[in-house]
Amino acid sequence: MMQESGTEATSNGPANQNGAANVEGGARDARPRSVTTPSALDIAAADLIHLQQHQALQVARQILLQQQQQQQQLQPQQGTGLKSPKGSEKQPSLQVPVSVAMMTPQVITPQRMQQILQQQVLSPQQLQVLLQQQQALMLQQQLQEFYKKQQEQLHLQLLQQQHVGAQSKEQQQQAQRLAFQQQLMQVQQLQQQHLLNLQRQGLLTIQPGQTTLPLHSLTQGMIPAELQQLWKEVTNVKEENSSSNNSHRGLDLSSPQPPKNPLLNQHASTNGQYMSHSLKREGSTLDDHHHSHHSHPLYGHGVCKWPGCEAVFEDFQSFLKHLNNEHALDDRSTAQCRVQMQVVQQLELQLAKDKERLQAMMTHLHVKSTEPKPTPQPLNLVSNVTLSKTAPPEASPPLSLPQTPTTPTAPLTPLSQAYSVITPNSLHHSVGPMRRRYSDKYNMPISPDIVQNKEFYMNAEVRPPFTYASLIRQAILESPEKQLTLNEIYNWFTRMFAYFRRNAATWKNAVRHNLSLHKCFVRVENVKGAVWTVDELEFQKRRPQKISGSPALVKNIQTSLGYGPALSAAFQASMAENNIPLYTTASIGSPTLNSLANAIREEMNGAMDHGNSNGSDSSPGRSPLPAMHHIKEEPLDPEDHEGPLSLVMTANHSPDFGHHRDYDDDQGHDDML
DNA sequence: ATGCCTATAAACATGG
DNA sequence: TCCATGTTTATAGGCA
Repeated sequence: MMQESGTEATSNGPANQNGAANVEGGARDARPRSVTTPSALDIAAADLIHLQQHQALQVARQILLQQQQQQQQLQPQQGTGLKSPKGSEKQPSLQVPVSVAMMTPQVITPQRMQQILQQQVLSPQQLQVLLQQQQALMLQQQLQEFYKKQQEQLHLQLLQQQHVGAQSKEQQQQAQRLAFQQQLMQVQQLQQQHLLNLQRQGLLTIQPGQTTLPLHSLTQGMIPAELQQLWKEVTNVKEENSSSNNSHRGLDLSSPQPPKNPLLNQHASTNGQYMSHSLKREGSTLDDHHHSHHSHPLYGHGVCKWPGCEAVFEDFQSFLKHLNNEHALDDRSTAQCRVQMQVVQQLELQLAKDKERLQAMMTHLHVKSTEPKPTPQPLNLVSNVTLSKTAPPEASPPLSLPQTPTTPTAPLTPLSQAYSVITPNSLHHSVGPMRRRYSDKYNMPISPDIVQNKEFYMNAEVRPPFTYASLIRQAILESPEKQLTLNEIYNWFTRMFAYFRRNAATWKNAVRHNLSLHKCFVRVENVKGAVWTVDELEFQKRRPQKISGSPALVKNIQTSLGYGPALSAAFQASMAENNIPLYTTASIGSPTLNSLANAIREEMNGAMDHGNSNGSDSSPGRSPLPAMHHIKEEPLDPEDHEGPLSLVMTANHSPDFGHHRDYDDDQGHDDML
């Protein structure tokens, strides 16, 4: 009976279990109190960062732990810097046998990653985790560093001006100053964005009433170009000498102008690279809340923050010693730096993407944010916030295919090796049945760039985050006549998703099963035979029933009413984007960004979950739809309901995946009301 | 603990 | 008989 049983050996196997699940479990950390204080941006950011780092690390740790052993057994490879030299002594407290594991991630260079990937020493999931971890760490560190540095620079400049009082240089310096200020702004923006992102993801709790966040003022949305600039600066740090450059080049990480300001030289002993840090802001206005005295970007909470290094130190001095000894300027450190840069870049790209999405969302919803507008690039964070509060319901992005992560076809950036390395293609090994839903929450939605997604799924053997039912419906709805024969449906699957070019027997069986099982799919006898159509009512009905009955529904509703939905939607969207890329790449269940997402999610806890998870329905699996539902359901604004929905659907070519919201709506209303 | 949902697998039916 | 198409049953895992 199995027609094609032979054709495709289901090699998938349970291998691709959701690493996510596991990860999640471990990834819980202390959750920082909600940062609502506007003024304490820095602190909040720092805390968040911390949290994030920890979570990411933990997650990675768990995974790595398991596989490390394997890895070692299979291939005791020590790349350039797979293992950090020190090793044992450190981490009195963090004693996880993971020393190697932990380090590995950080130390891995892009090349290394590739190697590993190819050798499959590490599972895609692991790699992703690593990547993610790195990203988180990097971003944070970078941001902080930049921030501080810039501040320092600014300060220095000012001091110079005052002390030197060189008339001849006045102009130049002023120009410099301006440049610095600009940079500072940029950094601040970046930071804020990051913050917002976190917020949006639920890490930070946004108080319903508190619509205005301090961030707003600053956040203007960074432009990729700006980011790149920043980036460049960072990268060039060493080569550049602040003194020489005028405007842009204010950041000189390597050797700032220690000489200029004697006061700042306290930590001269530290690695040259970070001297500036040590200098830090003397009179800086901002941050500095944490690391009170020995504030060093690489030293926090008594732990060495160097990627992959969690050495614990009693005092700052020993830390400095460690820093100079273990993290001196060598190949390894350099490689690590490089990786981090890449990671940061990736994050920046993601950020840009998110902004774009936000903009699109806002535009779509006609939300007049405080912001500028429509240009894709400059989205505003502010708008985010506002959105969450003001337009919670519609926040949901237009439905379309899930975001494309790193679209295989569209390389994010030249540097993004990490990404490229972890391309879907390289990971598909574990492609198997869709079974595991990593949490529906993760999968979500849909972003405007359907095309990209399409391409992504068309080329990457990544399991699409949608249920069979959703896909079938999509296929049918996409057809001109809204009806397809079984075979046509099959063809759609194979055409649209590389993933379905394998294991035909399995998924075809699933398709048939779904067609028969769900009432929403109606078989119509046709001249040519039989075709399948979609009964939207039924489709929509499905949800309601479930939901209505369950208490969860109530919860959902409640949350949805509040800002919850918006938040969740946004969160989901963002997650989707972030995750998906990685996630997708990593064979279906990999926790790349997911790990982060998980962590965040955990942090967020109920709020998000309730809101988003539409419980049973949408979640079916991985469908992104859920988010939409809630959004729609929300009674907040009439407009929201319909506007977003209709628009969404129609707007995108592939509203398909978005369809869910449709039924959601109905359901929600019916049941709920 | 329970119920619902989805994914899978597979048996079975039917018609060409 | 083979195959495509459908239907149905069973099982398992996730989730609320």
